[in-house]
Amino acid sequence: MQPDLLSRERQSQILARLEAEGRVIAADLARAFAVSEDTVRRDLRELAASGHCTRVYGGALRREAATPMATRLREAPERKAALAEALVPLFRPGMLVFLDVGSTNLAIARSIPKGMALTVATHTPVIAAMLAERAEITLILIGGRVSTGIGAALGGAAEREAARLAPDLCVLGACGIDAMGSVSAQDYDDACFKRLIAERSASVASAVTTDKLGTRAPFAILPPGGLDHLAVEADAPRDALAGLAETGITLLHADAPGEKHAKI
Amino acid sequence: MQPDLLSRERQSQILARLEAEGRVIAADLARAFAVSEDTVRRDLRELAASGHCTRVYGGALRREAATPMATRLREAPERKAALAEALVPLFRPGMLVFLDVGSTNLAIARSIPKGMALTVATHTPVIAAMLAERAEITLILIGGRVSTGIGAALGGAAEREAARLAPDLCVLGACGIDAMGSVSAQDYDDACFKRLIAERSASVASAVTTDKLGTRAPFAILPPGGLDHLAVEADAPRDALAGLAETGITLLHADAPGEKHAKI
DNA sequence: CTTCGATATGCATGTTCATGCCGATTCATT
DNA sequence: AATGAATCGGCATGAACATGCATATCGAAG
Repeated sequence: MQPDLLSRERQSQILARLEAEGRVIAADLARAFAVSEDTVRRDLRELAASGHCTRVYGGALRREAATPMATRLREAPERKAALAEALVPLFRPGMLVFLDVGSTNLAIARSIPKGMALTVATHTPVIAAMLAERAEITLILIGGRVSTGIGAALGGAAEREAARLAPDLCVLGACGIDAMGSVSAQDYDDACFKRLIAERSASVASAVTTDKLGTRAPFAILPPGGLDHLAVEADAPRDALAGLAETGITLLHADAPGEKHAKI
Repeated sequence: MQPDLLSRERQSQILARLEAEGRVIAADLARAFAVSEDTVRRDLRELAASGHCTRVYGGALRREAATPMATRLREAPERKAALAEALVPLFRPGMLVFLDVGSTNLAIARSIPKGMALTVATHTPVIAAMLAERAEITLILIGGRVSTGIGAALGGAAEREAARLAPDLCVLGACGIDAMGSVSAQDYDDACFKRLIAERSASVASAVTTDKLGTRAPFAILPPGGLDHLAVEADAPRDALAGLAETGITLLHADAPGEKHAKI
């Protein structure tokens, strides 16, 4: 069936406005197009689902091509902190741990217990900057061209450097993990790097927020069973975890983010 | 003024202010955005929870890492910002600029004009983390073992990587510059790295606060005449500069910093 | 022409969210 | 120690929201 021309037209005009002004307000759009706010909200929902904008309370904001980590960081800090705590038991003094890029991994870096003598390697400047404060941590920085969209050193140079490491533990920043337990990423170079470092690691862990469970991104990183440990949130649905358990993953359940301490 | 900003936008603008000025005051923000101070405090609380700023009584401060370097930056932020501005004219679009470690160099990175398309290389995670947010800047990260005391990648691995660069401009973080214009550093590895990258650069610049003028540190970096440009403060004593001028250095005089007292 | 299915839209519902206000507490300054 | 401002926690309110359902529109098949 033919798509309704009017609604398509409206959505493209919303996008045009978004492009021009950087933001739109649902109530304004409803008035401008003489439709109900519900319709506008539906439009915004579709546009957001297809990645054309970011929905916020009251309207929508233009989707920046490269979502800076500063923005991603703002999303669910307490959930990420809780997830991070769940991974702490995997750290043992003396280990070489690779921390992949990702806002959850920054939270993980933050939650490394004070005084634990780890060697940490990372290609993510923000994580390195945070860990450089910790005198007890030996920090290995992986260099290369820093991808603006991802926020970490990627590409040939970074991979050549990373190829010299054999980490005891690699903490992947996951973009998606499907029902079978295969891990995938949105960005090609990022996926290549993740694959490389995961293969070189004795053990691979990750932590995912519930919304990433059961999703799959374009570029595969690990096949089912490739992940040794996975931290999930307290509210993760059981049926999504059932398939994972069969692959031999050790599941680490985070506490509900309400109670625990929030340290800076 | 009506509070017609979406909350997400308001938080972004607060972050922008924080980035630009280094601190914000809750009461000012409440007036600027026409919301109650409670709302501003809530915003600051969220931003602080996600690690974007440090809350203080009365407002918030830009989050500086607790590295020795960032600690030093806190000592005279206005002076360093003024010094940084003095070096801006050296930057031209398309250049490859190496930013050495140092608190003043972080201020310099911050003062690179918005929209200027530079390629910046650095071995300093804090600087890299700051520049990774700038889409127009191509960022090259030099990896290696991060020295805790210095806050940058140093040693063999870092030097081998840096040896592949031929920067148009190198901005050295100086530890001391004596009356003849020879530059020196406190740390051996740091001095080695500085020497290497300076020799590979077409042009070498530095910025020093007045207290470093006429001092000498244990490890030599550059002989007299090795420095092409030097930014000095407005209150730098003339007699200290007299000897420098003879070596052929181009002196860049910073404006006097505003006389505001850092109240927070 | 009628009927069907698909889509778009509006309305009613219960829920979630952002905000402002209030009282109690903490903090910096005297 | 005393004081006033800043802060925190809870609460109330209205706006924005998601969801389910009913209606309207339109093209295609009968």
